[in-house]
Amino acid sequence: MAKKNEEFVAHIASREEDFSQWYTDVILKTDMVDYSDVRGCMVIKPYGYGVWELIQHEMDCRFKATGHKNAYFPLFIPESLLLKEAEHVEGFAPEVAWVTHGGSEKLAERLAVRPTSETIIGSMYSKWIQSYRDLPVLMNQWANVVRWEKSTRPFLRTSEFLWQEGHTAHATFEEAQEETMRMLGVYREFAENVLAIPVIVGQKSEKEKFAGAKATYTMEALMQDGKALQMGTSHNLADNFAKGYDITYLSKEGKLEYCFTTSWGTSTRMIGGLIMVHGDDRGLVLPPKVAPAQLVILPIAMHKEGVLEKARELFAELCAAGIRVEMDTSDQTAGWKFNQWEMKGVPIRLEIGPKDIANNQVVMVRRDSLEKISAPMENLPETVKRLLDEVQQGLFDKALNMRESRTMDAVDFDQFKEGVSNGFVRAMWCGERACEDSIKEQTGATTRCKPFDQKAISDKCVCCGKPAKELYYFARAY
RNA sequence: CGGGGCGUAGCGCAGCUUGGUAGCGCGUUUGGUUCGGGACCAAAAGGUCGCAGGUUCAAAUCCUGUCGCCCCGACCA
Repeated sequence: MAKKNEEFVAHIASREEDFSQWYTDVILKTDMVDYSDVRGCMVIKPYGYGVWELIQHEMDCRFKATGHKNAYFPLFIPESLLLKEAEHVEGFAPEVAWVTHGGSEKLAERLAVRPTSETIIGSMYSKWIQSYRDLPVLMNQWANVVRWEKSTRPFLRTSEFLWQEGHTAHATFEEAQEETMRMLGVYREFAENVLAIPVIVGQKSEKEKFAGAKATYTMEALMQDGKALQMGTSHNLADNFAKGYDITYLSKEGKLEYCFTTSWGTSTRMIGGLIMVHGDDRGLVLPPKVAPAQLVILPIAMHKEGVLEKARELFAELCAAGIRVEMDTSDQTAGWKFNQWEMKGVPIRLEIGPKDIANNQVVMVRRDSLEKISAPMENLPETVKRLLDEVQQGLFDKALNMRESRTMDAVDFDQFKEGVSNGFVRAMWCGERACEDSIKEQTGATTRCKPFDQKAISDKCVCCGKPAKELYYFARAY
């Protein structure tokens, strides 16, 4: 007799009871990652990397469409180069890893393992940019970076992580600002349409902004445990780095001017976000657009005549239609496979057995709703594509719903405290660092961003009661 | 960096208090019966007990150090 599904589910911690444990169980048991022996560094296994590859592909298409080209810059940054932008160095110094030896020789100048590449890219831009005709420079790099964090969690904060960092140079502040906002828009569209994660976009406070930036903009998502996750940032660096790295051009008028630069980045952290936004007690739930397998075919009673043949036929037909399909012909019972593939988050499961063949139909089950659907074998690829779109949209709607139900306005501190224990809080803030620090100390919540769609819900700061004009999002964050 | 927990077969764990032949469940392999929500029988393989020192006739077990992981806090572009 088959084990009850409830018993199986108990193998993964309940996400209501212990979200952290649930998260760890899911990523390990679905074969996304493994822990390595290197402090704070994870191994991304093929299933997890498959998600990353799809993210890369979708983002690259968007970067190309906005005129950017990919390039690659060195992993090592000479110390002297890193030191040229003071605020930047101060922000990153505590978490830089250093190379001090080459072979057995001690290096004359130690090398930083890049924590981000503004410095080395800035030094190259300085060589490449001479004239207004060379502008704008629009590049992106897919790379790994290292930040020696004090505490780490797979995907969310690791010592080494994979990311994309865009770096652009422009003639004017306004152009740089336009680029900064354009790429934030690309991120937002990507998060919502590809990852099915609704995000709040806005500007970071002075305290939370990137070291060395004039302004940092962010997209923030809410996880199912009510904590916020920064999913991507876009920085207007103004002429700060241009001055540090001597990035200048000769204008039409023949004057030597500093460039205005931007940078923007997203990382493998987004995968952690995906998991924490969409997952349920049965494991992962992947949006079809980033699911390494969009549909898994499970032949039922494989030994019966014709089953495997028919399953292979469907497999070929769906593959040919451009759907990412897996077929599980392993020697396991059907129930075991159902649970296994559910845990892995495959959007659609397709069952094909003797009864279906007799009826010229298949049975499909949606991962998001667990709804069982019988469908004729004719035009199966079209049916599947429609279903995948529905799942994609369904996940976004569900996530939006979750976020809305965990977002509230607060006009006094009691409301505020209650709100941040549950999710996002919108509140007025005077803008003083003292209030920001006090809120962090008392509630654990930080400013997430000043949203672009502002409204005055009160005229007083939620913390100190002094006049306040700006609405901010607050939350406890990863 | 502070407080707590952990490290024993691929995975999950017991054994440690009180030192004396390395254990259990799941998985794996082989054969057979099964197959629409985690099947069953039989046989088999699999381990320098995280690492390094120390105490001892003898260490998974006691002591010291170290590395890594988890939770909480601090820190965190």
